[in-house]
Amino acid sequence: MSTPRFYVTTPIYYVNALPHLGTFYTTVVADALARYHRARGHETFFLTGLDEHGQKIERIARDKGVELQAYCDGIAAQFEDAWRRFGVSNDDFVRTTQPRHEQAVAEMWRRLTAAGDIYSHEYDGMYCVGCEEAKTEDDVLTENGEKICRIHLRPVELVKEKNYFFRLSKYADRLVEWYSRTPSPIQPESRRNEVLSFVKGGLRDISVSRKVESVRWAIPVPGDPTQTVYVWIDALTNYLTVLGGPEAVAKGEGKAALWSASHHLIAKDILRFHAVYWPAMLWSAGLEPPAQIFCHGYLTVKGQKISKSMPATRVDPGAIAAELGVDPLRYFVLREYTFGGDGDFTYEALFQRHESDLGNDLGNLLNRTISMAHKFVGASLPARDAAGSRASQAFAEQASSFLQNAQLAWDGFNPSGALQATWSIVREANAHIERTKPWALAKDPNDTKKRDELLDMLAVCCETLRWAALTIAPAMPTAAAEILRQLGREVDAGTWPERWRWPGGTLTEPMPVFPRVDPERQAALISKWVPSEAPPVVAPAPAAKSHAPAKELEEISIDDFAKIELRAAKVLTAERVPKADKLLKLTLDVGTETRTVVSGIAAAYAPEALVGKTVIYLANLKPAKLRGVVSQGMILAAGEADVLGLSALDRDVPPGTIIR
RNA sequence: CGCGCGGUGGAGCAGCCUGGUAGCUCGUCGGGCUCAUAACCCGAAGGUCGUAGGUUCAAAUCCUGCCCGCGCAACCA
Repeated sequence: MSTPRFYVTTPIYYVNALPHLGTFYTTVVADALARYHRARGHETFFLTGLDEHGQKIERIARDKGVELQAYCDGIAAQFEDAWRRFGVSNDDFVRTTQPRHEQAVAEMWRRLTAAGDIYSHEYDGMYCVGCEEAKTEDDVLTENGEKICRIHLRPVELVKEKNYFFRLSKYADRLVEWYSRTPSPIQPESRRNEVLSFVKGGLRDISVSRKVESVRWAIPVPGDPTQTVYVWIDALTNYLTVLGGPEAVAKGEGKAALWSASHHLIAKDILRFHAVYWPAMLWSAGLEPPAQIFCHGYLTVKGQKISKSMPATRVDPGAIAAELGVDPLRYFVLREYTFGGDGDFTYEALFQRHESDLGNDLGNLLNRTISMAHKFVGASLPARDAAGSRASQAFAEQASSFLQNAQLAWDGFNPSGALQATWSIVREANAHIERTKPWALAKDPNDTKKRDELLDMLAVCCETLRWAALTIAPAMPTAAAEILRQLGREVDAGTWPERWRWPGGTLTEPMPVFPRVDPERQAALISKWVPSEAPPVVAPAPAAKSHAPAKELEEISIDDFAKIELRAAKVLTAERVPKADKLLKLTLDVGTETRTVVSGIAAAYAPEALVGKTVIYLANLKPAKLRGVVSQGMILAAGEADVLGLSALDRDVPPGTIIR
């Protein structure tokens, strides 16, 4: 029988941000699965990496005045360092700027071309002189049939644009057939239905290249120096790169054979690319689709989506791990959320899990077991079979069903279920101690029968703990090792339990593996971790942002400032704009006349609350049309993506007053 | 009629695909124990499974309508 294989991947993360709660979650799940399969003796490969190409990176590096590759190298080093600290055991780290990846992508391109699935297509593209960039439909507004650049609000030029396209449409039937396989290659089921209805709605060919002038920081299209490979082929191919590229995977020898056991872990934002584009591209290249795509939801923080402009939602796994330890945090995200769905993160739940599951149940079982051994029979606990007593036999049976549950859960991408299974036996062991009453048995040290019963119970507990350690090791490798160390069973580390029989060991001095955190300290830590909820009007210090490198501030002259005409304006009326959640249509008294201004503040302000307020108004802004309403100027508000507060004057001044 | 997800004892969730005693953790109340990280164990209370219909011998589970949350998309001058 050949060794089972298991190949698991995370998405490659974009280098415009550092690891955060979301990426931590996906990566830790992948890591736990990989560790589980390694322990089972499977040929395992775990991949994570970075997507380093694209216009956005070019812009960030330019704004920071850093050389492109140097910028990527810097972020890459931080990612690798973070993953080491979080105990992530990836076997490879792929970066799209690596030569091996560029080769793999070029190979992929040639294969798609050879299959006749890449064609060049000329169409009327749009170009904004102001941006010096090509525009897509998403980048422009349409006004009186004319396309207008959303940034510069000026008509775009129509230019002949040539791109390469991939014949995605050709693979629709094959995709539908693929989705209907059992077990479904797209997990969970609801996600399969989602992509199925998308594909049934009709597929259009996708553009897979860009003009080199618009995206320079990318892999060149083989044989056409005027074009670069666009994100799809570039990013998705990473999964093949580390196996030796498409050619090697096609042959399927050695490491490349892992492809048949490939599992992509993704979040729902990139489902379509993985479940639709990727299999089609693989077929075109003469390769098999991935074995399975497992899509999970988003984590919210206290019910709010994680957002740059909401400091309270910026959960920093590194800061938590620094205080609580990496393993408790890993345990929490793996246990708390059913993999696949959405989840909500709260610090309170984190501490609750830490105290009750880790401290009270598991940690305390270890602690009381070892203490009893020392106190009642000595540190050395010889090997012992389950045949010792009826109670321990019954325990052995429960243990085997628990192990089966844990295995089923890990095999089924259900870390939460697997951990639950372990806890069921841990709780059982705590109850077993209560039933056996070892403290009573120990009162007659010369009664051999009682002593035997005592040894039996201790063996049951130690074996439970040994099994618990081995089955939680995928989630908590460090804590598992520490439990084994205290049991004198370091030798078992990295294996998977098979036979229920305490193999004997010399117990160390008891030492809490998960020390309690008292409520005061919990509160202190939470307030330390939660970025201060400063009054929203006060701009948060840019330095505190971990998600995006701060832009260098460009200095302007007083003359530049003079171009900006700010005035006080009084809000006369305010109403919602139909079919737009965020927009309010305001009528302003600006002294000489009334003006209509559309503002994206509906989420933060009720229309009634604004009437009568005096606000600061940018008077000489070029009018623009938003959701069909012409906006003449804008009012100033605080906040980046979401509006946090409105500019207002601290005393009433007549409308039209100049602000300088 | 843009797309999607969810509504299960006080809280957070599982169960739903493959109908048939509603399960888990926390919390609450009562009791027990003392080996242990003021931990552990036992027992109890507490649920119209959002709502109205339908299918069925039988519905949390399948179907339809509606209500309420949420996410994506659009919108943020």
